[in-house]
Amino acid sequence: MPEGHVIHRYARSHRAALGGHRIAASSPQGRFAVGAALIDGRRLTSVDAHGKHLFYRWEGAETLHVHLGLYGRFRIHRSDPPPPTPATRLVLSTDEVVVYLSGPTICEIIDPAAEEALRARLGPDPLVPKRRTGLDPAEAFATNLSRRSIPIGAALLDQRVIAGLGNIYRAEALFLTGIDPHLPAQEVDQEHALDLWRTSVTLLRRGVRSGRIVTVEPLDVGAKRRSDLGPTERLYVYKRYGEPCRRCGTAVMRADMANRMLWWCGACQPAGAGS
DNA sequence: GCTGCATGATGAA
DNA sequence: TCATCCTGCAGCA
Repeated sequence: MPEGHVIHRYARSHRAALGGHRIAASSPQGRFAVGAALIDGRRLTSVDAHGKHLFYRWEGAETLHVHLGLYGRFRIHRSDPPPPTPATRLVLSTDEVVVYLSGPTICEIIDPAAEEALRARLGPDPLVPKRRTGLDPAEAFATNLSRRSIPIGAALLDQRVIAGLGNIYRAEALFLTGIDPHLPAQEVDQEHALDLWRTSVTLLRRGVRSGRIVTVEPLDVGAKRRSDLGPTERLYVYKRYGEPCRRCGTAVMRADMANRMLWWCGACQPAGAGS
């Protein structure tokens, strides 16, 4: 279930478990055997994430770049690890911890130029602190929007515009900011663009903290605390086609946008809202 | 047990 | 716009 918050959680947990250690690396599946050999026995110096991309740096080797795509996942075992399945692309282990990676879209060793090119085409990540990026990320996001004629609902999935949002966050962020998903990105006004950025920061940070995506304000479902919400109460519109909007009761709408299904409330996000 | 879908992204047509 | 990569699992029989 990898949207940006999951990737940053992996970065944090791998940094804590593997950082500073010499790592044994292998590829039971075989597809990454050559790459694993390049980092096998090296010391891992840092792990960081940008959007949905993970970067692992080593002493004496180039960077390991991982992108989970839709299916990829890590499993971490601190004791009695089960043997890796034949599909395990990569194993990273110390004496105490074993990390298994399966199903990634990308698992590769990249040189500094390739990494630079990759990072250059990623938009600002709401989870990356401002000081590390130089220019103000909220402004960069607003500028990116102003240069796109595609609907805002498509722009939020474009990782060059903003890095880290996936299909759930796009639907929920647009609902929370009351923006019509069909509005061309360049027509989103400054106020709504900044609101979208701030909302993304809030939602993603909460996701990193809790490990799951919860966007609902507790009062909207008659609960006291966010942690009390049941599994079917955590989102406003995602996958809720035809069900009543939690704010106004209007049936939630649904349409394909940018190859992915999008849900929204036609009353809380009326045509043209956000401009 | 089987089918089809999924929180992603790319490359061909 | 579509097909494809690749894995896990919900939903159904």
